[in-house]
Amino acid sequence: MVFLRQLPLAAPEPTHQAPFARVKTYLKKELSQGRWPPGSLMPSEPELVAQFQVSRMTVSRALRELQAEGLVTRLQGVGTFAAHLGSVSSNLTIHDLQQEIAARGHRHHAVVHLAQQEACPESIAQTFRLAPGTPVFHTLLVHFEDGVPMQCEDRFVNPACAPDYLQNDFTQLSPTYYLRTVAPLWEAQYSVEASLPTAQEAELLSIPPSTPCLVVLRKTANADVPITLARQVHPGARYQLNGHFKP
Amino acid sequence: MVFLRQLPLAAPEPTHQAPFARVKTYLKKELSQGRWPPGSLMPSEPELVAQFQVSRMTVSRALRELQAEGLVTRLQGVGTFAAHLGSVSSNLTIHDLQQEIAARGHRHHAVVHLAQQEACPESIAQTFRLAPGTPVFHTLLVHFEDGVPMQCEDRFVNPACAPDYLQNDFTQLSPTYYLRTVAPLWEAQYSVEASLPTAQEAELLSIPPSTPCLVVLRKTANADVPITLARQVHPGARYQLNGHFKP
DNA sequence: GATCTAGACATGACTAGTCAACTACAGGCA
DNA sequence: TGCCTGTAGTTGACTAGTCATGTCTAGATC
Repeated sequence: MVFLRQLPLAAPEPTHQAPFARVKTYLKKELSQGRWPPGSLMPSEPELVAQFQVSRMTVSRALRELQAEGLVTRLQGVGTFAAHLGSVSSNLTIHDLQQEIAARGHRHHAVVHLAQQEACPESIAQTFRLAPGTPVFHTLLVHFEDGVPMQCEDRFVNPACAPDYLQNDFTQLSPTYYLRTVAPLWEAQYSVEASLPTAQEAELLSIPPSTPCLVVLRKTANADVPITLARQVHPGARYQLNGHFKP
Repeated sequence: MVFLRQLPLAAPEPTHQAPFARVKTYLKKELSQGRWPPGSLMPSEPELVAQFQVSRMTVSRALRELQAEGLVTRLQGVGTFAAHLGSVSSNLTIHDLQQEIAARGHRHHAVVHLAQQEACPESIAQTFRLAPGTPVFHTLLVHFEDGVPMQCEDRFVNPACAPDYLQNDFTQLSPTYYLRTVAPLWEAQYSVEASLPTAQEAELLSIPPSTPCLVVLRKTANADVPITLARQVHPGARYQLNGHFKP
């Protein structure tokens, strides 16, 4: 009995994959070899059913997942087409800095330079769609990795979404982490650019004002209610965004 | 007859969505309201079957898609759990610059400063896993948007994957576009950082050498065969990476 | 008390068939 | 010629059930 349980470990043949996966890998392989040029008609569901001797649900699932991955385009009543891969977007992962530091096995701490309620400046009011002068929370933190300043985070928070925001101890708990507990799902817009730090940022990060920095602007909303607007400045030499894309 | 066809246009009730979509939106909504804290057990498939009066396949599809979106974690034999959203990655889209310029309705052209075969430098050989000295293709282009230099692209290409690479007219056809026709599916690794341009890059981009630049390093492979290694340098003030994340 | 085992329960995958919605095309009709 | 219509082909969604696989636990056994 016991050794029977071990058999699958001895022979976990990768060839023995689920039928829907077999269809998927077949189509992926043929697509990667250019069998169906972008935009051309691919085999219909009934054809694949006949070819693989599986039910249409199985073929349908394989094709639906390929569509979700952006590899094919499907049109009801017409057919399945090889996708134009021109607009395939790449996944660039932006992790929470604190978690990233922890993943490297390093020590994180933060210094709070500002944590207060203030009247909403004109520029923020626009993107928040609030009246200028409305009270908002404003924090200015510097995050350190093993004592080295890695990020200067200037953040405005909508009090309506996180009334207890200022009560947090940001030296331990990152704003991102807290905000996630308040609104677990959100919609975010990012922009990443290279620019010089402001004089204040350069001082807080202990870098010369001429150091190029990676600036991430992040605007977060939950069901059309703006939550937070953050400007995160990283010294260029000390930080990288890493991404990976696999079709 | 005709007006019957128009009826759906008159009442395209969003409430009348497919059953699997109803289950999905229900779970999404409850998740966004924190009904199931991250890591906690969510309703099982049979429970949702009873609640929505649909078949298990339908519930299963809804949950599988939520899992693909990273909103839930499923464990065979155990159950479905609300995901820890800590490591959710954001979608930062990196478009092909040429297409991006076209999308803005602007004019693109490129200047070729280098397009030759040369012996593989030591540094490239490592990431390409080729012997140093093996011939590789090397191109150095500058892309312009309405006459303004936007990107300096230094690229090495594996001749085994694209023997005709150097025959292309890169002033019209971007290397990315051509490489896609050669190997339509690929795997890519990116890294984005801010740094100063080299003296040559500064000159090619007509910017002072002290201008912070956004540097994208991209390594592309097709089924473990390295295809290309590119360094794309953008003047910080003229370029932004934009991303959008929606769970 | 430690170990084994059977059952309960959960997800994973699939089948065979149905109904619906949509598109394209050929053939009929004015 | 131009318009209408029916039909074939395609995807979209679903049902009700089956079998497989994995986890956990309560109870039996040693």
